[in-house]
Amino acid sequence: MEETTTVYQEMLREHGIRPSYQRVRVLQYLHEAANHPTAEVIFAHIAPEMPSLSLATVYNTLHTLVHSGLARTVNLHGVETRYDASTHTHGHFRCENCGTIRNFRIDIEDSLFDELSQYEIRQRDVYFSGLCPTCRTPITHPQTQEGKE
Amino acid sequence: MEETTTVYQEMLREHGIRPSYQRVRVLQYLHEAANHPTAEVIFAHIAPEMPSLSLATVYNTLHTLVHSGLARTVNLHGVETRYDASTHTHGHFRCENCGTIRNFRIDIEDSLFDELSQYEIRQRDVYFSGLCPTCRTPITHPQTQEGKE
DNA sequence: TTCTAAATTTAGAATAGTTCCAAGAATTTG
DNA sequence: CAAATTCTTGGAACTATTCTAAATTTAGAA
Repeated sequence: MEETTTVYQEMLREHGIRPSYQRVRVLQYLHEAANHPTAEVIFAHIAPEMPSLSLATVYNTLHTLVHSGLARTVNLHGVETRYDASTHTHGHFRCENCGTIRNFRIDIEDSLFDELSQYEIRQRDVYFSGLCPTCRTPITHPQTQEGKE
Repeated sequence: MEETTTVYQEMLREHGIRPSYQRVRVLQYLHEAANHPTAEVIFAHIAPEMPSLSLATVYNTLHTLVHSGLARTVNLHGVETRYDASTHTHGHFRCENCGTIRNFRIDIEDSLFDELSQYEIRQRDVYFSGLCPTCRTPITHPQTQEGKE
């Protein structure tokens, strides 16, 4: 436990961020829970260990992480912002039925976008949505409902 | 004027939507203003012609349009949702500096995403961001400020 | 045309996610 | 250790959107 924490402390230091307990725990949760959590979810999970934690701190920390490149935002649905510790370029697929979000590999060369040759592309967000394999064939109905509108 | 309106009435009818005055005007504005407006912006522009218009109606209409495939949402920034009358697949580039949004052509074959072979992809959203040609070379400073954080 | 039922619009209240703010706590610097 | 800076906290404030219930409009039948 101690050791793993140190990894995140290091990460933060390397990016010039003071590794406060709160920040370490947020970053750690973001890495261990690969489910693209919202700020609320992160708060709910780590708050028990640190009773004085404020939701504002979680937001502050997430902003700091995003600015430093230690995390990225995922805006798949128009509603709440989600966060992802995978900083390399990849796509996000969201199932319309169960709401699950899945990362997928994506290698698109810039040459494909000749229209943007004069632009400086700093970030690429690729969001697909539709049906995941489970929800595609509705034999059983394992829908988590979360993604209903 | 009369004639153009009829085009949108037809569009709505073809999609099984009753072409009320409000709906026609929203759809028309969405087509004529190619700047990915927000619901508020649409409201602000067409409200003068129809004093009783409610913002809720604009939202209702936009939902109807999106559900029927006559419009799409654009979620580039985590904040407000924008709307686009271009329904074919294309990318959106947002300048971090001036906030301008630009559509760009994009043809990516599904074969690129072998990981998603079992998935049913219904919608593709490709959002890039960075600097537009104007903001890239800061000789003059034509920043609209809108995109600052 | 008048009546009726269904669809649409409306205004304002309610909600949800996020940001702001001012005060207090912790940490670093001199 | 004192001072300055940085970070955290709780709650208020804000903003985009949705909800709700009432009013209006519409299409079609009588």
